[in-house]
Amino acid sequence: MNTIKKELTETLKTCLNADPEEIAGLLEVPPDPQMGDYALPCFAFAKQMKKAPAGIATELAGCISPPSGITKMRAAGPYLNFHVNRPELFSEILCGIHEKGSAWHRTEKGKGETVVIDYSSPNIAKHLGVHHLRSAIIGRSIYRIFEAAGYRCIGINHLGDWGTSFGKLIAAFQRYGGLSAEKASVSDMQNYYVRFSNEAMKKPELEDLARDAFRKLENGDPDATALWKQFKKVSMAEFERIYGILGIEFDEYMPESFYLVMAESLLKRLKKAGIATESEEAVIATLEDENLPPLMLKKKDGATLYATRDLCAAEYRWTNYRFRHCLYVVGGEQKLHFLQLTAVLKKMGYKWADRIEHIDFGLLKFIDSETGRANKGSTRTGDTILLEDVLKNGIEKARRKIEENAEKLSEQTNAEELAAQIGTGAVIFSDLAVKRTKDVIFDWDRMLDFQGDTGPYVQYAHARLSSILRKAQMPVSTDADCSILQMPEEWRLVRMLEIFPLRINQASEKREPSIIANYLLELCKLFSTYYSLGMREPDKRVLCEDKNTLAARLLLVNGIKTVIASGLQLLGMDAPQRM
RNA sequence: GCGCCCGUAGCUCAGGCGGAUAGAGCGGCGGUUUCCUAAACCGCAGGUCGCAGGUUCGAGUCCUGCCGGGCGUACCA
Repeated sequence: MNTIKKELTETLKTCLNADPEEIAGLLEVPPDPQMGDYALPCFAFAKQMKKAPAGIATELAGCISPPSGITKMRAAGPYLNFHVNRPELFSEILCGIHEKGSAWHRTEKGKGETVVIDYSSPNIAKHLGVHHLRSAIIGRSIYRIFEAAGYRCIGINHLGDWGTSFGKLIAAFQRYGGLSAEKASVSDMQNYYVRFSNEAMKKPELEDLARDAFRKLENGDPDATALWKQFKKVSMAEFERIYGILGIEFDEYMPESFYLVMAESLLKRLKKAGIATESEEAVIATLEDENLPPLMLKKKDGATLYATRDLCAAEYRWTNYRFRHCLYVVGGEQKLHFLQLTAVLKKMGYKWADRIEHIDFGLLKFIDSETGRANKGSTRTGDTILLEDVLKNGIEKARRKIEENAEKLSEQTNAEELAAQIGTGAVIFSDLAVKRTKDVIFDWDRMLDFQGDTGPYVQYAHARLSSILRKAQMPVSTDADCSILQMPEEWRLVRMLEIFPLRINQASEKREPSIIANYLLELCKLFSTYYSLGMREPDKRVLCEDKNTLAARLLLVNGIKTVIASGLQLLGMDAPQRM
């Protein structure tokens, strides 16, 4: 919080029966700057004081002697409006950003606390499709938002490398032969899996083969294990290549298979505690008292399920990290699974069970070209759209645009790198700009759009800001006289910068990257408008004649640029210097 | 059937904890480039905030019911 707001809060406290934090939370920004710069709505006090809000506002105006940062105070209906000493606020914010740089927005809210974030977590032996994008992108952004809030973050890729489907795949390789596992690509694995599944629909006995193969795998059979290791190796190489394009990283890869050794002891404990029981030859945890369907923990063929491994993983994470939050960035269709998971953990007596949180997101849907309806899963043809293809298309489109603009860019620009930054930026932003829980209909044009409310729009603003600082014949300095900044657009901009930390706070509380994305759009829009004023009126340019004005505007430009770069970092996007 | 998510302009979406006049982008129409990057800017057109009740000084926002769409609902993850 800035000094002026803090002083104002303290002053208000002298006349109000409320604690400073509450008052600060109440303070808002009036819709029109003419009304004032801060407003105290008095509705909240009406009940406790048994007076009309408008009366309270007037009364307060008489009671308070405003601090030095406030130049004017006026009751306007139920609001008490304040005008601040603008140069003072300009200076505090812009100098703060210049001095602290990319650390300006960081807080210590989560100091000493750990948050575990499980994201991406794809299954091996399958290509990454576009539908795998959301978990990775949202998870990484939430990671960075919590990091900015001062938490220690642990990003985990809970790799799906275990489960009955690998029994099918092993059986397929053994049945069809002809292709050695060493040479098999991820596509081959997918094809084998599909072929086997299709055949099994006609010949149910193949299911037994698959079950046998999986049992062998669970028992450590060397042949099955060798195949499985190969699947994993090839898959990992592909995953890492694509994570590389997106710049996605993890602190740990913790595959499901890792937890296998813990499963038996878990089941034993659950049975002993009466939480798990045998039913129809399987082991389940009934959750009737929680109003939930039972959770299956062991199939009648003896195989464990992902719920079993998830329970082990949760215990493991707790013993290792003592997390404040353990976030699972997983699609909303798995809501029930996580409700059951936390219900079982609660039954086990774990107080930390309510720290487990399912960060759900909407489904990626595809338009069926025949019916015109949006459906889950792949396109009608059965081919999933590969994440890598989406990224490559975005990068290619950016490359073409860069070539068109070649004369604008210097030789120092690495076109290949820039195309990657913009192409992936467009894809990432299009995913993060919308609230998590909304379903998304896949659309090439929208995902790869570079105009309007898009990632490249934000990056472009950053490039323009960078360009100004490059061309200025003087360094940014906190000695600038901010009282020269008189344009309403400049004021709006600094007010927008002021709320960046608040938005991060909101974004972390709601686990919602779209709050950052939309904030950046608002900020960039204000900047673009401001910038364009200089087209016809040279004295409105940042790089103007008057040296004092130039100095003050450079400080402002520096602030905007720094905040945009920080915001992009929170979303996992690059901030190009030129484009 | 039950549970969860979504419903705001033709399309895609924003709308701090209920508060001052519901905002963007795309698409449509009309403008802006001897000028700090036109991946930009400005203007016009476009709204029964799914429907109906309720809570109150005040509801897009909270509560209840309904409608529409999606997802899930014991041997997949």
